[in-house]
Amino acid sequence: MRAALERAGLRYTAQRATTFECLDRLDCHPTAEEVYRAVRRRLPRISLATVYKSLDALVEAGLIAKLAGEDGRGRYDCRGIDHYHLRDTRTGEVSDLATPFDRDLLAKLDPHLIEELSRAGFQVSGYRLEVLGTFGERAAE
Amino acid sequence: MRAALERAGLRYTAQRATTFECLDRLDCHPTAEEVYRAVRRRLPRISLATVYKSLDALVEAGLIAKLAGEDGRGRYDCRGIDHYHLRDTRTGEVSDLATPFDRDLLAKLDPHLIEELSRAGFQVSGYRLEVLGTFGERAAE
DNA sequence: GTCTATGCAAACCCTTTGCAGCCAT
DNA sequence: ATGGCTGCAAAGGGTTTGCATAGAC
Repeated sequence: MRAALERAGLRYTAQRATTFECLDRLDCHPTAEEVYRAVRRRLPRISLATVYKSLDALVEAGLIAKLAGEDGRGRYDCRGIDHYHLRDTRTGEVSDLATPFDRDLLAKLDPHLIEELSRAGFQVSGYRLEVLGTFGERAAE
Repeated sequence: MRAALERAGLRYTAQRATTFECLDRLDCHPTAEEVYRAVRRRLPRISLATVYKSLDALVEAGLIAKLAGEDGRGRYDCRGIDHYHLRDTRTGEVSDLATPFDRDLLAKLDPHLIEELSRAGFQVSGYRLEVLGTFGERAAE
């Protein structure tokens, strides 16, 4: 854990390491508040501000990713490898899909898309796909 | 314009109509603040709260859509038909892609995905795809 | 020892709410 | 006439910031 932080150019602190670990173990995509609650079980004196600062540092270092919340709250993702998300449009909760990530999907949508965007001055760095819907709703029958 | 509101079951007011029209004419995906500035040119006495309420009503009625902002601010989309988005990860700005929307993309990623999710209790209502990157960066050469 | 990270509280920003008066129906 | 909408200002919720102290290197 220490090594991961240092490799990323971050100074090691218990707060950062624990924040990273907790995010890694929570299999969901928690809000900062939820990470805070998890971390506090191990570091009861940590402050919410420190969790925010640690998450920022981890995002900055590329170790985790931040997702835009439908509801204005950010959510954090441990970002092992690229993957698709499932978003419950009622609760804002996000989970991962097992479906393999297709690195060439944009090219399949339009073979010239990336090239055309580049010509327009837009440098493509990737894409994000979310499946939208709701849990717990009985399907219309 | 009046007809569009009434068809959607909304009472007609100058504030709602103007908000809708301004959003329609701004070709970007503005924040509430940006819509407010545009609307105020025509209705100088409108309040920001009313713009928020009008946007909410229009979203509720399905005439426009709200997008989660990377930066916590919501953005609004006039939602003619489904389409893909281009998001500048530095500025948070969002624009539309001309690429035709593929209604069956999820099935192409995994033919059983929707069925499997449904079995797991998740009712799929659609999906969202954003191309990520930055404007104004010279391509690495 | 130096320089960065932490913790606390206050500040911040976007968004929502409460309410009296106005306006569409 | 009446019920929903507006505008104002104040509250709300999530996130960020300033600063003194603690801790990593």
